[in-house]
Amino acid sequence: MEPLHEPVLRWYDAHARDLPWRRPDATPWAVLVSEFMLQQTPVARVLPAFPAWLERWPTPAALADAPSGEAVRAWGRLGYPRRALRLHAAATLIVEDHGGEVPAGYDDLLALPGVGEYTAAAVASFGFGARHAVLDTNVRRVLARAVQGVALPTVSVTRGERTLAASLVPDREPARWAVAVMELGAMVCTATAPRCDPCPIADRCAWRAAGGPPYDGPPRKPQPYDGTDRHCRGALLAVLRDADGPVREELDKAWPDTPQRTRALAGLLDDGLVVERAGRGYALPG
DNA sequence: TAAACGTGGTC
DNA sequence: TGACCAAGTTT
Repeated sequence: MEPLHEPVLRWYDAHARDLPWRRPDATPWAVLVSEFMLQQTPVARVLPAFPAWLERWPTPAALADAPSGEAVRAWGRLGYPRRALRLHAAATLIVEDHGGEVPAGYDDLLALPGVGEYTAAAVASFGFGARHAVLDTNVRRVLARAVQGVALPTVSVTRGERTLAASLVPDREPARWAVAVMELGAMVCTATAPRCDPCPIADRCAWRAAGGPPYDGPPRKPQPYDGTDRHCRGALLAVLRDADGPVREELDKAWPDTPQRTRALAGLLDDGLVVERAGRGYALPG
């Protein structure tokens, strides 16, 4: 039978989105920045933030030279602002340990703060054309359906998935396969209401062949937000991002519940997202 | 391993 | 309207 990658690559050739971090002139640094921004964040929200970031900090050295608080401020409302701090720390480490060049090796990438299994494989693959299994939520869903015949993958990556994903990587154009299967998951084999009609592998999809049975695994935990400490942290950080200098009363106003505000602020200080300015209030790190 | 960690769009 | 979801990592 025709290998799985062939119809997927043909589909990708015809339907790939023109995303800035996929262009031939995208540097490994640009790829790294895009991957940080895309962690748990939709493409549509990254699209405007990505070029603005690169224009300001076109190299790891440029970002490393800036205060970490400026990275947090520029991160804006992308969410999970610790990513900005980690990207800044990664840039610093790239300057210190790799001469200012994003390392090409998986292990060196994995050693960078904020870079896990997925991001290391993605940067090695998209930034350098290396051959890696790139297993993100999109790919996991495609494989769960097409190969395993179930509606959705398990909560965490299994050994079996890694083995399966590795077995599917072609020798020719491995990075193109990685981006193609991700794109298929993002645009066609979506989490809800998959569009099987245009799917290039619908005729060999195990899930479809089984009649599209619903997800039957353990219940997935919903993620509350309203009124949580996370919500409070977000509100406090929004004030700090918009402030020029140290603030105190603005924070009190932004979140009147004092015990929770105090707890959240302590967490932000602990994370290094906020610093205290001797007796004058709080600010982003200088 | 489970829980924490932002934010906003969608059906 | 509200629950679900989005190119994860860290502890």
